[in-house]
Amino acid sequence: MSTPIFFDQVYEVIRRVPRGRVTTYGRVAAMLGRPNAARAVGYALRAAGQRRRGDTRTADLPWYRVINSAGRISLPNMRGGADRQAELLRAEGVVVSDDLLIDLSVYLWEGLHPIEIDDILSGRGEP
DNA sequence: ACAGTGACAACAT
DNA sequence: TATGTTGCCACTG
Repeated sequence: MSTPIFFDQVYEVIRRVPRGRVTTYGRVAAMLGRPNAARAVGYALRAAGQRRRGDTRTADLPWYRVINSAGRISLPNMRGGADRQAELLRAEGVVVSDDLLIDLSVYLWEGLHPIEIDDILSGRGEP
């Protein structure tokens, strides 16, 4: 089954977000060289949620470490989704306020160095 | 080929 | 501060 390149790149980056840290849709897009593709990143994560388990590309994907640029969890329309994400983050030490806000000045993961990104884009990243 | 969709983001009221 | 609008992008029938 062919999988969209961009989606896989998104998953590879998200896999590298450290425990107890978060990043944003926009930053992930920027890391991949597409500063205006934040929306597509969200699209990729939604697709990941639809994947059947067993797909090595999305299995154990720390999707919950991705939040929006305002530092808030955004999971519209998903039943109990936002609360679930908050729980998963708290479980690894991230402080999430009652209104689902996270302090980016404390938990934001700055991202990868350009060299590492190159490796990922060229399929040379660690499996 | 092309219009529709959405887990965004920046800006305008 | 809180909504609403507009630009963007990759993927899907």
